[in-house]
Order: sequence, then C-alpha cells, then structure tokens
Amino acid sequence: MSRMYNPAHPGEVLREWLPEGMTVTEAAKALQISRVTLSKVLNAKAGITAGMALRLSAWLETTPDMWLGMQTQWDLWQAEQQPRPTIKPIDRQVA
Amino acid sequence: MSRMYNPAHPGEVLREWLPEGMTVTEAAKALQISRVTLSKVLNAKAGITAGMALRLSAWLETTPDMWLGMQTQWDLWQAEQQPRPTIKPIDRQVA
DNA sequence: ATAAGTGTTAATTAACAGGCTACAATTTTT
DNA sequence: AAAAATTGTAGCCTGTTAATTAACACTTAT
Repeated sequence: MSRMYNPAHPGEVLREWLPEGMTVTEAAKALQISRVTLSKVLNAKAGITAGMALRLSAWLETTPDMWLGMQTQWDLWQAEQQPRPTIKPIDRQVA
Repeated sequence: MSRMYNPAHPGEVLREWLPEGMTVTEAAKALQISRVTLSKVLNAKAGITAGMALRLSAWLETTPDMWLGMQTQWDLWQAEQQPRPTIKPIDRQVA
C-alpha cells in the first residue's frame, strides 16, 4: 500500500503541541532531555524513539503510540521512496 | 498507558507465517535478503525495519503497518521496562 | 560592554541493522 | 559408509543514527 502524501515528520507535529512562546530549552527541561536532542527532533534531524514517545506522552498527556505511529508512517513513506526489489507473493497452494 | 503483557517479538510472529517446512534459506531468497539477516529477525536478534516491513508485506500479502506496528509495540514494552524519569504533565492554563 | 541565555552545528560515544565469512550440524549424493 | 552439499547461527566489520557535551553565532539584560 502506498501513502499518497508525504506525512509530516513527528517533530513538525510536536511543534504545534508546544505552548506559544515556550522555548526549546524549557521544553527540553520538562522532558528531561538535552535541548540539542529536542532541537534535532523539531528540525527533523532525528526521529521519535520509544523512550522519547513515553516522555512526550507523559508530558503532553497523549498516548505514546500516537508519536511512535507518526514516526512509523514517516519511516514507511521514506522507505517507499527508495528503489525496491520486486517480490513475488508467496504461493500458499490454496487448494 | 502500560501494556499488561510482554508482546511477542515480530520475528516470533513471522515464524507462524512461514509455510510448514520452509527453510530460512528459501524464505530469505524470496525476500531477497541474506539468510543471516532473516535468521536474526526470527531469533529476535534484530527488529523489523521499514524496508523489512515492505518486503514482508509484499511477500505475505499483509500490510507493512502490521509488521511495523508489532515492532513498535515491542519497542514500547521494552522501553517501559526501563527505569523512567518522572515527568510532570504540562500545565496548559485551562481557564 | 559584559554577562547570561537561546538554538543549532560539530564531535564523540553507543547501539544496532545488514552483509560476508566461518563453522558445526544435518542432509543429500555418490 | 564416505564425501559433498546445505542449513542455521555466531563473529566480525561497516554504515547509520540517537544522544550527550562542547563550541558557536546571536539576542537580551545588566
């Protein structure tokens, strides 16, 4: 199945969840990670890891699956853009 | 949210999708990866990547999300077992 | 003008996917 | 039965990437 549109990077979505005017430094402190790490995520220079998803969900009161799911969709879309081998569906001897 | 039970590693699930008696070598050939790589996945020595999920879905006629979703759940459960920092939910000035 | 703070890049470390080689164990062939 | 081929996994190596700290350019406050 191919995704029609380039899904947003989770970091881009995360931006919208940060309160207007909150600095990267403040958010990083709340998440107990370095501001460098958060900056990279926000600028799509790094993805959402399971540990990061847990932190985000605790802080923003969402599910970790939401964040990891976004990352998954992004990873999948990226992989789909790469040249891929032709794989013949398995033959299961239906009858 | 905590997952009650240790989810199966995707490689464990993959085992059940392989036709009875099919060798790792044959399956790897169909997936166009090395038998070493497939062996590692089956033995939970490596996870499912986006590229792997695309191969599996093409071969087994499933969705890539199914495989990546399993990996996500597994990763999350692993991360939840680790010691985690206490993160206070953001205060959004509700009123 | 100095000092403190902000966001990003650079450099380093750790973890991990994937490949190839090697090897023990099994299976097949002769 | 002996030899040859095949199978699955462990070891080693490479490339990628998440995370940290240090360093940087830039802004704001004193």
